[in-house]
Amino acid sequence: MMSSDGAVSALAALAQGHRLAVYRLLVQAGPAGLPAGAIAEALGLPNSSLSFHLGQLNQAGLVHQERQGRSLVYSADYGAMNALVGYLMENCCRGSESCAPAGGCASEPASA
Amino acid sequence: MMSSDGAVSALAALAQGHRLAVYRLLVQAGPAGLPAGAIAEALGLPNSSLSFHLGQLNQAGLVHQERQGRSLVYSADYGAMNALVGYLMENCCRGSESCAPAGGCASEPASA
DNA sequence: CTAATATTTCCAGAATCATGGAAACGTCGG
DNA sequence: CCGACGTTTCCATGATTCTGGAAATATTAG
Repeated sequence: MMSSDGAVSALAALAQGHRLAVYRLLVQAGPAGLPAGAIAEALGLPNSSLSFHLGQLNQAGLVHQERQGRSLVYSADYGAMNALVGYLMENCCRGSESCAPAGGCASEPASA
Repeated sequence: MMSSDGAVSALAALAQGHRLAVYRLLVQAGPAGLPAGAIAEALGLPNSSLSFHLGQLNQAGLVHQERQGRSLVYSADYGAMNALVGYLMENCCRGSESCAPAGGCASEPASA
């Protein structure tokens, strides 16, 4: 269940050019995700800047963080996006025809 | 076709508590929309503040503005939301199974 | 034309956010 | 233990955003 504050956090996290690029990159990378270094190189961002933005996305619940050896691997949380869109479109048009809840990607391919 | 800047504008427009509330109200109001005054009353916002936020939503293309007599009636643009979600999920998981483009609400009930 | 209604624009102060270099932190190999 | 690697935290500066009262701008009625 998405709260207003949660939705604002998620939207604010995406409402920034670099973070939007990071998120889209992770969406396209799929469940395996990408290590921070690969993201920094792909987007040409300084490490400190990227770390700040990844932190924002993580705190908003849009991405997950997992350590693999020396690397921190980030991956998109598709379920969070689906919840966000569901919140935005909640009770769309007071439930009239041609208003269906949006479904994006499978929430979690293998785990939980 | 949604650009990165357009997506950032739309997300930034929604990434604010009052504006998110306004937008959801308009989504639920349906294509008929609501006059600014009704929105101000429903959300308890000062006129100048609401006008500022409506301007942001309008400039981001998320809502339409139409004069009806003395009132300015605002309505949600469902097509813009669909385009935004499409942009966010573009090429999701590199096109593997269980990744479908999200469809939200009908774009435009009667006009254009 | 004047008054009343509906909404926007103007403005300045307060609060929040983004940036990137340098230093600190966890992790691995020898 | 030590050096190298990958990433985060710290910090100050500059830029952007939000707020709401008062004045200005449309629109309609008499």
